[in-house]
Amino acid sequence: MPASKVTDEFLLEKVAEVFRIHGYEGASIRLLSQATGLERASLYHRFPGGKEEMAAAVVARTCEWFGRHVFSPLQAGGSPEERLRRVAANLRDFYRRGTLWCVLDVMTLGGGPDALLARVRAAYSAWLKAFEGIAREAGMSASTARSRAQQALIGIEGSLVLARVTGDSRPFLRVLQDLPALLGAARSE
Amino acid sequence: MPASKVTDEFLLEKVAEVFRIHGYEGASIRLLSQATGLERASLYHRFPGGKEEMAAAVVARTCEWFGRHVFSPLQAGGSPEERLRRVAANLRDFYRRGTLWCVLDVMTLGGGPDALLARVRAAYSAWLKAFEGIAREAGMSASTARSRAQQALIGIEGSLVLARVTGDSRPFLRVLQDLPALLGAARSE
DNA sequence: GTCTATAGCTTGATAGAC
DNA sequence: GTCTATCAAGCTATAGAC
Repeated sequence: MPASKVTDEFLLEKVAEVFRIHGYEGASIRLLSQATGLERASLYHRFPGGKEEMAAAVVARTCEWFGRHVFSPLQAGGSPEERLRRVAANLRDFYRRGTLWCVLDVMTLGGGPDALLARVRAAYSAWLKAFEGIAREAGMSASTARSRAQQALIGIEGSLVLARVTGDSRPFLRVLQDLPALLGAARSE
Repeated sequence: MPASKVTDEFLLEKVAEVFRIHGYEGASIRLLSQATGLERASLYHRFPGGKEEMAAAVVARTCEWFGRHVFSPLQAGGSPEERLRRVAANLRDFYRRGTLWCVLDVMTLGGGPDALLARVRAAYSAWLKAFEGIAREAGMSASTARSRAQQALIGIEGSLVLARVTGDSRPFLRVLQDLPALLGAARSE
């Protein structure tokens, strides 16, 4: 096959960036073209399904990242708290210390295709389940584990919203710091 | 002045609804026209500043609501916990038990005018400060009060995101239920 | 695989009749 | 105060040269 002007990885990175900032509806093909350095028609060559396929690819890429940097480490060796510290560090890098917004959050506003919402919904479910699993492993009851997992996700998403609006990302860093204790240490509920 | 086809209140209500669902960029004039029942040109008559003025009006209306149903009750009579219970009930109604999304969250994606972001930023600051104030009054240290206020906002925004994506609004209701204890009772940090 | 050119529709916004 | 009609610019998407 002929040489590509930009690698798949670079392309997806830039596309994700635009979706993350503008949401599905706000991410126009022109904006995506400018961000990637590819003309609009070339973008359609790489993503024949157009905007919807680009968004799907971004979600798939995010899911893949979570598999490798969240779900896998949670099932690796070491104590639950050790594993959670590693995951927290990964999440901190992924969201660039709170300066990036959550693409899964931002893509689910109205106006997007239903299939996209379904994919994101599934991703959140998997995330929640992974957090729940580690909490169970740390010795919590089923209901406590579920509640803590929700708390963890709420903390991450909420602090990212706060960071976006107020410009202060310290609460996000604190949420991550508290993650090992929240999910990895069975305390009184 | 001649009779209006729709009242200011109805108009703002419908406009807010569209912005809440689609964000600033996704809320098109046509969509706003359909939602309000007014033709596009009539919308420009009511809001000469166009889309930007509509969004500003929505934010102003939200701020007004917060003044009346959050800030005021927090400074009214009764113990901090009693006041917080009242505020939590108001917030539960405002977000329709977690089925509505936060317009302040949704409007701050990229693509919106800077002035809008500034207004929302100010609104969040006021909200944070109000929560901080009641926590101080409940006997917490300055730093604890600030941290708890952030936690409260994170919980509300995060659980609304979770409700939007997963469709489960129970975590939101639980966050509100925990609000009086979080901000109104000085415990060990 | 990328490009220029273009199609057809939607966008935000305005002019002017009633 | 609301409407129909209209504008230029933007949109998603496609056709076809290189």
